Amino acid sequence: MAFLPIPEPFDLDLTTARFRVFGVDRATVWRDGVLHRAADGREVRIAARPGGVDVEPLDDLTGPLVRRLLGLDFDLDAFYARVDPDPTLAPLVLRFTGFRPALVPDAFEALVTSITAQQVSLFSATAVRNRLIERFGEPVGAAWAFPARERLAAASEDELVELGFSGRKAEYVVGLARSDLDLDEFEALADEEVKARLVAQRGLGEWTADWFLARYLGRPHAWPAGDLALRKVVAALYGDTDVRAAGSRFHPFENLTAHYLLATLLIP
DNA sequence: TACCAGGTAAAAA
DNA sequence: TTTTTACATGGT
Repeated sequence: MAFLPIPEPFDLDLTTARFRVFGVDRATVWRDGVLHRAADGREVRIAARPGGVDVEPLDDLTGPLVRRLLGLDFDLDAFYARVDPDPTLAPLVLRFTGFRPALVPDAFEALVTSITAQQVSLFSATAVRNRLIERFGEPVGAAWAFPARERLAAASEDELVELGFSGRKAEYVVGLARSDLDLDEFEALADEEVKARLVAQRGLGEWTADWFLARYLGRPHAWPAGDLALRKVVAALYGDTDVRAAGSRFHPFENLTAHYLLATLLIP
């Protein structure tokens, strides 16, 4: 069991809340204080320990995975310093101190997950996505490896419809898997170029592209202005403001701000 | 039973 | 060009 130090503040419970509150995520399983995740056929287990986390196994492959899962590359200190004067955000920072937004480890998984979440509640999306994972993924310990792109490229739309996908979403997922979109090239592209390429793909709209920037690429300025839940929180806390324009108010920490605002809905 | 839920594309106006 | 509609499931 290897120890991975994490600078304070860090709160594993807050960071992993999203893997529990809408039902168990079969690809990222939180059970009895341990986070389970498949990594290239092996199971990685992460548990809280003062000053950091215990990780088993910890190596060149799982280290970067853990960094993403625990949002370790966000600059929390700078964010907290920046929002300190904001009378609305300051209480949220106190309430959620140590919350680091978890990044989705895999680009294809991020996009398919977003497609399942389009328009429906996240409870519904989680249920349908879990059936996809158990139908086309592989069990690895307590978690499942998310279905490989090649596996879904070989699937039929009807097979996804049987799992509860709409005909439209089945078409989106299979079409994405079979597309020539190179998901590895996005890391090097600017935000707007990433959005342009994603939106050009059928089934991926601006909302999906924004969340890809926020939760896969971890871009600081990502701001999913079209997100229904974010709109609700912004309206409740800031009044009838233009949500897209509201994002600039939080520059350069739009992504972290969005996550802290949404945390008010996720975490009691 | 209805209605809503962290959208998208295509039809209709 | 802008507005309306279909979509399938899960929770309340």
